[in-house]
Amino acid sequence: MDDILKKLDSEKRNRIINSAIEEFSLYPYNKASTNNIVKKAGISKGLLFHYFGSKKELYEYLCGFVVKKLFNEINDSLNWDESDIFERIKEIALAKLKMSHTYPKLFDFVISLFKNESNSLNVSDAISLYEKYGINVQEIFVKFYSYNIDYTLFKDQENINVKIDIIRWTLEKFAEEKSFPMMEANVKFDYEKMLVLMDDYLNVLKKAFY
Amino acid sequence: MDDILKKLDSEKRNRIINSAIEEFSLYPYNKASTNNIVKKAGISKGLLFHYFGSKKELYEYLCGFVVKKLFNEINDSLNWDESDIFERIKEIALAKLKMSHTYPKLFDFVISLFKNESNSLNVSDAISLYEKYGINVQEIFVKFYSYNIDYTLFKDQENINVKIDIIRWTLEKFAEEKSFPMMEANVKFDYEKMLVLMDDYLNVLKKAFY
DNA sequence: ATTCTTTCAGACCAAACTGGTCAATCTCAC
DNA sequence: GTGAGATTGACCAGTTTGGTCTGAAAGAAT
Repeated sequence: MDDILKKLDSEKRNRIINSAIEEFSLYPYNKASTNNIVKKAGISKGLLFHYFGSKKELYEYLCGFVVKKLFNEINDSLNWDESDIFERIKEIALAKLKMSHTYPKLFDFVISLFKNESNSLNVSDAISLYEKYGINVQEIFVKFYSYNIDYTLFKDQENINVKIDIIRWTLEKFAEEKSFPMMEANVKFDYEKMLVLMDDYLNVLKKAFY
Repeated sequence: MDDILKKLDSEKRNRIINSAIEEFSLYPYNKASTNNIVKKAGISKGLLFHYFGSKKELYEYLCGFVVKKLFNEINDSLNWDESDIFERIKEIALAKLKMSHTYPKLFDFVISLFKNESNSLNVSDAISLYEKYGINVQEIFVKFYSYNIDYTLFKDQENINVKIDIIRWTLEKFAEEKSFPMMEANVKFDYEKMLVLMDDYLNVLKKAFY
């Protein structure tokens, strides 16, 4: 299927992908509508099925695309020499933000993949799909958050995992509550302002833990 | 409509309500199916429409019920003499947990009300609905998190709001990531164990901020 | 035992929507 | 113009939708 997809104009392909990602992140597999997808993408019904064959194939293509994109993007944009966990987590948060600028709903979709065990294709299908693409999610997450990190920077070695959870959660909730509203308002969105706001939170935690 | 609802056997009414809450928290208004609701509740189609008239009326009843229930429950279970923000936030988290034991999906539903602007009934409808029930969400939240709270307990008065966000977010993420899995596993779920785990996080933050 | 009333079931309905097809167009290099 | 590939959208049969309605069941009262 990939070969025939190559021929598709890339701008149009991205339109379809984004539309499909949005639909599938909004609704579980069997409630997601191919009619909505083509409508949102501004293409005809026939075109979608010409390139993707069936709803299921589209969904599976999307899973692969999305997971590869997410992990590669983060993986490439991280500075692996950085040993400060605060900087690492900040870089991860920024990479997510940057990506959600070109693929707005990509992250929502990935999250929905891990949540809706019941309504997406069944779990074992999903997992073997990740295996098919050679991606071990668990392992990659551990790498993101711990590779080359210097834990001796913490002033107190007790409960390190608790502290890391707190830092990670703070950044995640910050992204949810504070930055998403900003992103919807204006298309070109203000990284600088975002960073300043984010640093308020990081500095408080740094002062507390380092 | 309330008068006719009174006549309905309360056990059966709760079955219907829980079933409807689950369906509406799983899917936005127009994808939620009354067929699923009656199936899950183990009643006939006719009964649902006999008591609730239409899908829309059911949905609106549910909104009122859920919001009232949520805020009243938290409101009543809080110790308003408590001036320690950590204790306050902990009490709120516990009240939520306790409630989701009798109305498992109630909280999910409330959250979906605030998220899915696009697909539930439109926002202004929803807001006027809260106004209809005499509930100002914003105001109540402020009260929950700040009434009678003693901010001088913080060792450093700077960035207090940032710190409160961090405490609140930590408890919320804790509930998402750590306690929901526990609750699904066994019906009777272990408050004691939950508290001990939760205290790990609270103590780290307390040591940092107080 | 009979009648009356209320509670409930589920077959039924038209309308909308589903994933998918396909003959007909449209586009564009030659 | 001609041929080939890209694209359309009316169309299909099947399912699902919110909602209705007839009448069975269950009491209650006589």
